[in-house]
Amino acid sequence: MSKDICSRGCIAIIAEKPRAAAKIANALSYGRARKVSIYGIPIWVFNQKGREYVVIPSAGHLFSIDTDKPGIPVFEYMWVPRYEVEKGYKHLRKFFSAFSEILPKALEYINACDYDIEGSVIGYMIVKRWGNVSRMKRMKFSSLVDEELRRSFKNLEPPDLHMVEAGLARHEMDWIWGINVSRALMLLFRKIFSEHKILSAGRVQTPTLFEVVRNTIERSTFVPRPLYNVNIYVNLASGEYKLEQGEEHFSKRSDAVSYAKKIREIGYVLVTNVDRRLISYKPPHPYNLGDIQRDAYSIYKISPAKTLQILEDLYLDSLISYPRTNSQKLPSTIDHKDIIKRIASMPKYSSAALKLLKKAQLIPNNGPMEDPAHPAIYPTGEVPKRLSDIHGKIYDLVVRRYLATFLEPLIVESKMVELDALGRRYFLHGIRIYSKGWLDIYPFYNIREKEIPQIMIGDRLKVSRVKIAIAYTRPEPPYNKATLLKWMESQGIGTEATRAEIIETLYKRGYVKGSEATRLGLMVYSAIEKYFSDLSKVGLTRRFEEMLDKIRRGELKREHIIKETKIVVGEAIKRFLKGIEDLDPREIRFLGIGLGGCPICKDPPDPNSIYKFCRIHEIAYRRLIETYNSWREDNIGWKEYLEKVSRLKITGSKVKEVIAYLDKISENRAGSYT
DNA sequence: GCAAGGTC
Ligand SMILES: [Zn+2]
Repeated sequence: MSKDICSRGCIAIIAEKPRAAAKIANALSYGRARKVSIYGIPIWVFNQKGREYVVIPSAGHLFSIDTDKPGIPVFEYMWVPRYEVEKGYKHLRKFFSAFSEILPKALEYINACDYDIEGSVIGYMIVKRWGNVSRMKRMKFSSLVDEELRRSFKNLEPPDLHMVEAGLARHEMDWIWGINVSRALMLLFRKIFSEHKILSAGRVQTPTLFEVVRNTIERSTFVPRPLYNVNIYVNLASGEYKLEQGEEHFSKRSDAVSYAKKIREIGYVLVTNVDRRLISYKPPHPYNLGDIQRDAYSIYKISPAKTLQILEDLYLDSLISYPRTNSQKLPSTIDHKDIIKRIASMPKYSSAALKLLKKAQLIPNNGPMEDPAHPAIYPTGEVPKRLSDIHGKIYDLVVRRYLATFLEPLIVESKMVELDALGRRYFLHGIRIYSKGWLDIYPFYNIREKEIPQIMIGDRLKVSRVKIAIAYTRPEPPYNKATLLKWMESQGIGTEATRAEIIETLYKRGYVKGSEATRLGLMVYSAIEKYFSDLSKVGLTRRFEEMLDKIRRGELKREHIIKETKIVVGEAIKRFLKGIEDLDPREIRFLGIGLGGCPICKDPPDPNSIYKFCRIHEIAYRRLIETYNSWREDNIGWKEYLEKVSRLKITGSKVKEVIAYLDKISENRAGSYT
C-alpha cells in the first residue's frame, strides 16, 4: 500500500505537526486527500493537475544541536536526530522512518511549516536530510484557514534560505551561550564543594532568575514606614458609613491628630459632588496561552506548566484549538454559530449559548495580541466524554471565556459621592450591578455591591466617629509562577511554548523555592554577575533579535555572528577559568564563602560595613537606619522603632536578623557594665 | 549533562 505512494515521484509537503498536515491536505485537496498511515504516522495523499502530492507531518524539531566534546570552552557541535541525544524522544523515530520512506522518492519539496524562523529550520533540516534543498519551495501563510492555505499554495515562494540562516543562528547562539556558561557553573560548584550538581544558565532562564533574586533581596531588606489615615464615619438614614480616602496619607501622627480634632469639632462633611452613571465593561478578550495560564493559577492554583500540559491533552482530543498561541483574536472564518450550537447541548452552558444563538451577529471582543500562525484558544464544539477533575476545570475555563467574549457588556451602576472635610477629599462609593451580561457565564470577577442612600450636593453629613489608623508602606509583592510568567511576557523573553517550562527549570535546579531565590540561586547569581553578566540581561535577547532580523534581510551572515559569539563567550570563559584557577574553596568572596565573615550569616563582609555585615545584611542595616528618619519625625525612639519594626510581618527577614543582632550586642554591652 | 525552541 505505502509502496505505491510517490512511486512515480511526487511533491512532498512538509507540515510542522500532524494537525497542521491534516488541515493543509484538506484545504489544498478540497477534502479529497486520502489519509494513510505509515509507521504509525498519518500522511495525506492527493492528486492535482496530474501530479501527486504527499503531505507529511513533522513533530516540531526533529534535530537538535549536540556535541561529544567535554569541558569548556566548547564550540564544536553538530545537528543530530533528537531521539539519539535527548531522553523522552523515542517517539520521534517513526517520523524519521516516514520521511526516509517518502522524501527520497519525491521530485520537489514544499516547506509548509509555520511561517517563522523555527518553522523554516524544521522544514529545511528535513529536506536537507532526505531530499534536496535546491528543489524546495516555501508556503507562506498566516493562519491554517482553508482560503489562506490555498492562496499561499498558489503563490509558492522561493526557499526561505535567509530565514533558515536566522533560525540556525538562533539555535547556535543559544547553544554556545547556554552550554558554556552551564558547564562553567558546574565546574565552579565542583571546585568549591567537591560535588557534582546539574546547574544551568541561558538567555531566558538567567534574566528570569536575576529578577527573582532582585525581588528576594528587595523584600528581605524591606523596612516599613508608618502612615496615618484619619477615618471618618458618617450617619445616614440607613446606618453608619465609613468614608473612603481621597487624599495621600499623613506621614506624621501629629498632623493626623490635629486634623482629626478639627473634624470632630466641626462635626460634619460637605457633599461637593454626586456622580451617578452606568459604566459598561466589555467582555474579556479571547484567551491566548498566557491569559489562561494566569486564570488557571489565580482561580485554581494550577501552575502554568500544568495548564499547558492539560491544554495539550485537550487539543489532542480535538476538544480545543491549538493552545500555544499568543493571539487574542478569533477570526470570522471560524463557524462560531456551529460551535456554540454544539456547546449548547451541555447543560451548564446552555442558557448562555442559547442567548448567543439568538443574536444576529457574533462578534468577539478581540484583544491586541497577535500570533503569526494561530488564532486565540477556542473550544471546537466537540462534547467531551469524560474529563478528569483538572481537565474539566481547564476545559470549563476555555468554554466560559469563549462564550463570554461574544456576550453583552457588564453594566454597573456607580454612584460616586465626593465630600469635602476641611479641604481634604473623601468619597462614598455605591455600586450595583445593573446588567450582568458576560459576567454570568464568566463569573471570575468579584464585584462587591454596596448601596448608599439618596444624597444631594450641598448636604452636610453628620460625622459619627473619627478614628486615627496607622498603616504601613508595603513591600513589592513576591513572585509566583503566574506573575513570573507575566514578567517574562512583559520583557519579551521566551515563547508561549517555553516560558512555563523555563520557570519549572529554575525550581528544578534549586535556584528558586516558593517565591524566593535560594542560597544556591544567590550563588549562581553572583557567579554569573561576575563573569557572564551579558547573559543576565534581557538586552541579550534584544541583540539576538536585531541580528536575526539582519540575517533575514540578508544584511548579515550567520557565520559572522557565530564567530563573534564564540569570541565573546570564549573570552568570558577565559576570564572565568583564570579567575577560578587559584581559588581557595574556603574563601570565595564573590560567592559569599569565607572565614570570619558577617556576624549574622558568616558570609564575607562588605568592606564598607562597620559591623562587618555581608552584602545583603549591610543593605538591610542601611535601610533600617534610613527609614528611621520617618519614624523619628513621629517622636518614636530608636529602641521602640526596632521593637515595632521587628514585630511587623511585612518587615524583611534580613532586617529582622539585623535587629536581633543589634539587640544581642547591646545586651552584651549593657551586661559588661554591671 | 548543560539552552531554547518546536511538539507527542
Ligand atoms: Zn550576612
